[in-house]
Order: sequence, then C-alpha cells, then structure tokens
Amino acid sequence: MPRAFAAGDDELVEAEHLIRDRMSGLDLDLLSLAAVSNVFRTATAVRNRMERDVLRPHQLSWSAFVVLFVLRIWGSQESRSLATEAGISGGTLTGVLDTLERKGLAMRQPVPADRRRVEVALTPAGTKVVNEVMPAFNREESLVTGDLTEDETATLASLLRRVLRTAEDLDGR
Amino acid sequence: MPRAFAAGDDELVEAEHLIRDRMSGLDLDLLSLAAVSNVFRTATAVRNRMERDVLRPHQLSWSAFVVLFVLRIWGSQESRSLATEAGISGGTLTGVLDTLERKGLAMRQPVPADRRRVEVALTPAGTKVVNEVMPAFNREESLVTGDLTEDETATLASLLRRVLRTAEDLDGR
DNA sequence: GGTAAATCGTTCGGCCCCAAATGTTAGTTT
DNA sequence: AAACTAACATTTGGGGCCGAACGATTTACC
Repeated sequence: MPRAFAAGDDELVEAEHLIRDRMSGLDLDLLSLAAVSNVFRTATAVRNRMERDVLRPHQLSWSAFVVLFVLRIWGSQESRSLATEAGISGGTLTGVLDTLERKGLAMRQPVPADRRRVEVALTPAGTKVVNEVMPAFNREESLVTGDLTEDETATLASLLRRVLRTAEDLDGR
Repeated sequence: MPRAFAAGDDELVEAEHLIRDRMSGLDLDLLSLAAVSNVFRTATAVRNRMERDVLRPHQLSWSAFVVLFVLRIWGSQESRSLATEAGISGGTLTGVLDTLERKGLAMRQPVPADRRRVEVALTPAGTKVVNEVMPAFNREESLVTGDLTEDETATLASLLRRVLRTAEDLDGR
C-alpha cells in the first residue's frame, strides 16, 4: 500500500482526498479502505523489522520461524495441520521443512498407521532456537506498541480479532 | 500482569491461552504479543481473500496490483519512488515491471535528462484494470470490517497508524 | 475382493522477494 | 580532463509462495 497512507493524519486525509478525486464515480468506502490499508502497511513494516533485527541473525525466514513456533506451542503434529496452523500451503511447507531439517531444527517421522502421513517434531536444537528467538521477537512487539496504552493495545487486539473472525467466517468455516 | 490483560482475559482466544501456558517461563508481554500477532493473522487472512477473490481472476499478483494502484493514484513516476511507494525493493520492482509490461498494463520510458533513470507509466489497459479491480477490492475491505461500527473502524485505523508510525520512527527515518 | 474415490505429502512451473553484486551514467573533486 | 564517488536499474542466487499435477496409500462401495 502506498506510503502516504497512515504516514500521519494529515497525509492520510490528503491521500483520501487524492483517492476520492482520482477515483471519483467509483463510490469507495474510504473508512474501510484506511483501516484495511493500515493493517497491511503495519504488518509489512513490523514484519520487515522482525526479519531484519530478529530473524536474520538466526538465519530464519518468517515462515520457518512460524513453523517452529507452532510446533513449540501446539507440539508435534502432522504436516496438514501444521501447514494450516502456520498459514501456508502444503507445497510451501514441504520446502520449509526441507530447510528446517537441513538445519537440524525439525524432523519428519513416519506415521506407522498411515504411510501417507508424516509427523513433524522439533529437535532439541529447534526448541532451543524458539526459546531464544521468541523473547527477542516479543521485545520488538512491545517496542512497536509502545506508543499505545495497555487499554489501547487490548482494544487493538480485540478489533483485529473481530476483523479476522469476519474474514474467516466469510470464507465459510 | 497489567489490569488491562486481566480485564480482557476472557477475550483471549484459545491460541492466546496456549501461548500463555506454554511460554510461561519466558516472561512475555502477552498484550503486545496478542495485538501484533493479530495484525499478522488479520493481514494474512484478508490478503489471501483478496488474492483469491479479486486479484487472481484478473491474473494479478499483490505487488503488481499495488504498483498499478500507486501509478493510478499518484501518476507516472520513476522506478525508485515507485518501489518506495509500493513497499518493495528495487530488484523486486524490476521483475514486477517486466511482468506488467509483458501484459501491456504498464510501460517503461527513458528519462532524457538522465539515462540511468526510467519513468514508469500506466497504459490505457492498465488504467482500465485498476478501475475494475479497485472497487472490487474495496468491497472486500468493507466486508471484512462489516462487524465493526464506523467509530470502531476509525479507531482501528488510528491505532494501527500509531503503531506504524512508532515502527517507522524506530527505524529512524 | 476388486475397483473407484478420497486423501496424503511431494514435485513442478511461474512468480515474488530480498540483499548483494554488476554495469552504466552522472556529479564532484582535483 | 581524469579520477573518484554516488546514484541508478538490473542481474543473480537462494529462498518462499501458490495451485495444479503426481504417485502412493487408504477408504468406500459394490
């Protein structure tokens, strides 16, 4: 999303006027546009920070960390649920697991009852990495929300949760 | 833990409870963790919807659409500013522009005064595509924020704007 | 019991993504 | 003018990402 969005209130208004002018006749919902645009812009900015300051020193990609995190919190599980939980496709997970196995952070295990399935588990090294990275990750989270009061942070989480629920409900699940 | 956390305790979804239980020894700021996690989860869910329902029928990638959108709103401009506005690296923009040029949606033009630089402009076909996609995109934005009142949507945009600004200030801009 | 259908992880092709290296061009210094 | 220095888009290499196609396996049905 364009940089001028949410760079500041003044710039935001300016951008909205610009959009209204340039897209006149298109009848846009500028309130929703601003909110959703800011979700994307914030996610991108924070994620870039995380990747550069937290993940890169550990040689981890975003998805690799998410997979490790899911395994750490939810425990060992099969590929399919792991992919869903991590928010990536099955094909992508195969590649991420190849990388994680090569680094000795996770491992695949056969499921005796069903030879199609694969159980994925953290190695001790993988557990160690998550335990190291997670606090650093969380410190960044605290930093970027540092301008918000605790109530505001809770409100933000709550509003986002409702948008997320709506999106998931629209997808029918 | 802070009052706001206890107050919003019953709003925590299962995942947030699990994290609290499994990472209890790591002294995490769960309030920030929930807020930032929800930014990422929401961005991913909404973006996946957008790509599947809006962009894919037009054979457009996310970045390709953002580039077209920036060109549509802010007008023709040189590669460097376009990459910044679109939030992608210069190397990525080269590839995206290759694709857009191949599809006849955008075009590069030499800058006579400086032969290193390239001016990028929408073609008529590119303008037409943005005009078609933008309203569909905005309808999805309205949909996913449909559970929020107008005040809440504005609050969400405002809170995100402050997080975004904090992240950008931390990066020292 | 044998065939058809569903489900699993993987592979493949195309695109996206970044950082770093590259080659070209412009501006600055001497 | 020659030699640095800076700025620019592009190329390169390694990975991530998806949907579709694939082969192997299990389940359902007749």
